[in-house]
Amino acid sequence: MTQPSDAGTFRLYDSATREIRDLVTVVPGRVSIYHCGLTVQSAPHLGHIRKEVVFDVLRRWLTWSGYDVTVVANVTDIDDKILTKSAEAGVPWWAHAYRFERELHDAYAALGCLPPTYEPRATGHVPEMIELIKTLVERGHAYAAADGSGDVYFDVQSWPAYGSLSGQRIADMEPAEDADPRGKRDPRDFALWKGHKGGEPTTASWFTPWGWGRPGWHLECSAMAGKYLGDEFDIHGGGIDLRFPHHENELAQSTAAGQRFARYWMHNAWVTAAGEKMSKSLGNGALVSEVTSRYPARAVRFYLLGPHYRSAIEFSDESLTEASAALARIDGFLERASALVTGPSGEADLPEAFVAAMNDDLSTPAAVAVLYTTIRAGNAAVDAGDAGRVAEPLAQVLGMLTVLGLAADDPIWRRSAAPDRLTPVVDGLVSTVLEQRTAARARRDFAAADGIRDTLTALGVSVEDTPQGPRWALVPPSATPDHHRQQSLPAPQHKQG
RNA sequence: GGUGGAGUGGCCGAGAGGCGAGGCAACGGACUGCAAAUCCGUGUACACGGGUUCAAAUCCCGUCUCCACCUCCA
Repeated sequence: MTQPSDAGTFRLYDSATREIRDLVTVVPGRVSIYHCGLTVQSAPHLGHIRKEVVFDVLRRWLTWSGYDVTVVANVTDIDDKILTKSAEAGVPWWAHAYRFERELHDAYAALGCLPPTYEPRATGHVPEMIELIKTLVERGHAYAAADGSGDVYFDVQSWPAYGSLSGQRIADMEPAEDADPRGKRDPRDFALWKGHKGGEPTTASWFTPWGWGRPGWHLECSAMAGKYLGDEFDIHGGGIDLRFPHHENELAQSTAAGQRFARYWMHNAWVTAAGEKMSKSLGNGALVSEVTSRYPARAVRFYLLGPHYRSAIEFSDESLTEASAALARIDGFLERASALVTGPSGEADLPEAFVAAMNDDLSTPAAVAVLYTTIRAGNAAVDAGDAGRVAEPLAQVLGMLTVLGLAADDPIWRRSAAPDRLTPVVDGLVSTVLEQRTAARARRDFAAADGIRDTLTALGVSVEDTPQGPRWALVPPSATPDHHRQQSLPAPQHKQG
């Protein structure tokens, strides 16, 4: 394998400075990454999981490059919406949170994302949050609400750097009109801690020097990042919408408390539907569970890695179908190449262009282009029956797929390998039928042979004749049947939240 | 009002001053009994109007359209 020193320097776009910068880590040879996990209030959609896929590839790439990578992704398991929705559903807030935390984990695994090194829950870090608030109060950057609500606010005017991450000036910001300015010194001050309100479950409340209450969203991440990654860490990530206010606020809290915090900020773009951001409140989110029920999960991951992480991806069945077909082509090459190359394929250096692409701000589109180029060269060698020239591209393709988290034999894709009694039956039946077809072809009875092939095609089984005999496969899913199915359903009722 | 981002060939999607990333689709060819798969070949694209330059999709000015953030949001 190529050594890290040969792999070039990883460069990434830092959304704080708005420029591409060489990655220089706090500790040489190690990378620490914190990305904001989800608020577990409802089922994850494709937009949510894109972030997981992006950071999973980042992690795999840096690991391949020789770094010791630590990834922390929090779970926000207490917030306004969790309380509201659980109350509506008539279940305890923590039951609601656990349920969707499990769904989130299922979605991670379904799309081939390795679990974070640490995945702290907000509710498990109240003492750390209290300490952080104390520090901020002592330093004059936070204050308890004047109205006795139990809220504690960050004083944005006390921190001149506030707004630096998102490039905004406090004076130009639209203050939140609806938020009751009651205890605030400035309408733009944000809550570090939220005082307990009548009607909220007592279990969603913790005792602090400022009374009973619960964590403010922004504070959680500062507390957890500090606990697991220390005073300064390398990359802080999340969706672009978190840049303001969430990350701005995190940065203010942590730096005002005396930490150095993140060296680089990395934000991924949306998955859009009909040109608009997928969101729970718009009701236009394609749920991960729904999409993976219609397309192979690896194809969904491949689709999400097609565009660069800072570009929006438009959700469409056409693109997912295309990704499914593309993956079938990749797998087809692997299958034919593996059949030709005997013995262990060994490890090959990744193509230089692939390494360069990945080092260039995780340019998966360029990396995928190299993948295709390698496959084309490999296929040409397969056609020529030149096993000697097949071995290298085969190993390279396997290596690239591994880095992208798309290798079919990655254990992460094997989670539902329940023994299936039908599989050997189908294998046997298709093989038997194909033997009859081979016999028909041998006696030049092409009508019979083609009849068999047509029957299989109608059943969704494709047949390919190769020098080694017929190969068959299930036809990848097509968008068409689902369109028809969906159009036959009544128009969806849009629930405005 | 403030702050960002985007408009690329039939479609998706990179690139960001100079030889047309890549994929899908289409067409031609090779291969095949025919197909499929695969390989080879075929494209004079960069919202609009100006400007800078020997050279602009890429830089500058202006215009239009779209999206996002400033309130919970990956």
